[in-house]
Amino acid sequence: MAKRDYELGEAELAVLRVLWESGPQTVRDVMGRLHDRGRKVAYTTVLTFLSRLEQKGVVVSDKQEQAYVYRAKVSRERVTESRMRAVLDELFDGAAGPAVLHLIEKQRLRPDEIDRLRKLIDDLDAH
Amino acid sequence: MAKRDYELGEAELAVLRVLWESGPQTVRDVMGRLHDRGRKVAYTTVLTFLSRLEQKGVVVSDKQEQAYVYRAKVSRERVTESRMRAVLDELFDGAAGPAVLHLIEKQRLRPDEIDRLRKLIDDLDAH
DNA sequence: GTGCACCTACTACCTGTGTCGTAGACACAC
DNA sequence: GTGTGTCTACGACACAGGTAGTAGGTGCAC
Repeated sequence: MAKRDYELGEAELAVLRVLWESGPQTVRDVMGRLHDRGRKVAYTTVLTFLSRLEQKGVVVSDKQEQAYVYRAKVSRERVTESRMRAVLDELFDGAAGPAVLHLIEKQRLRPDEIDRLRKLIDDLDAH
Repeated sequence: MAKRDYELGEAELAVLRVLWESGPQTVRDVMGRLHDRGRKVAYTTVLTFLSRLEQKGVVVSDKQEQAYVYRAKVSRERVTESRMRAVLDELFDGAAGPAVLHLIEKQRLRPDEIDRLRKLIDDLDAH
């Protein structure tokens, strides 16, 4: 279970997120979503990103009618985990605890998030 | 209170960490610490990093006896916060809650960390 | 005073990533 | 059949970051 490290740039990740959140789609569609999110990139730029992502093995494409439709091949969970782990290593020597404490101290959580958090912790204790 | 975004590479950050953790020191000292941590870089590479960090305004140097002594100018807290915020934006649309949940679910916390966590949460509730 | 050791200043080079432009293929509209 | 629009393939370019070599100064040892 090779814990591969997904090496994705920030913009590449944004593209991947579009696929995760809005499903398989064409270059043009992806561009639209990116524009919606305030990321004004040219059509060919998006194409480049998608191609590179495909080379990296994180998305797949298949020709449909006129255009290729791209689809995420790796799960959001996997990438998120890999990314978080990298940050933990960089900042906290890989320890999740300090990172969690940092987040709770420095970033405000919503009440419902706090509730869920408490439940999670109780579960952790339970076993 | 301009929330500056510290743009530091992974290796640059490693250098900065040495200064945070071991205090002000010379290029040679920093190199030694990096080597201790398994990062085998050449003397001039370390010098380059330190110079770039100084240009970026995150470290300062002053000549002492033969060599310059470098010292971190930004706090670890500030950089950590900026870094974490960037990751939150990238992965969770800036929301800390999901990030915390992710960490707790995916990364194992030590019992004492869980304890501290619970206390923190109780405090959050308290006010 | 000559040489060795160490320091800094520069320059350089490669790779990855963000960003596009151009060119050539295709298809539908008239 | 000729445009017009859309798609993909390629190439390009700039900038950041990781990494290091070389050159030139300075001082201590002998």
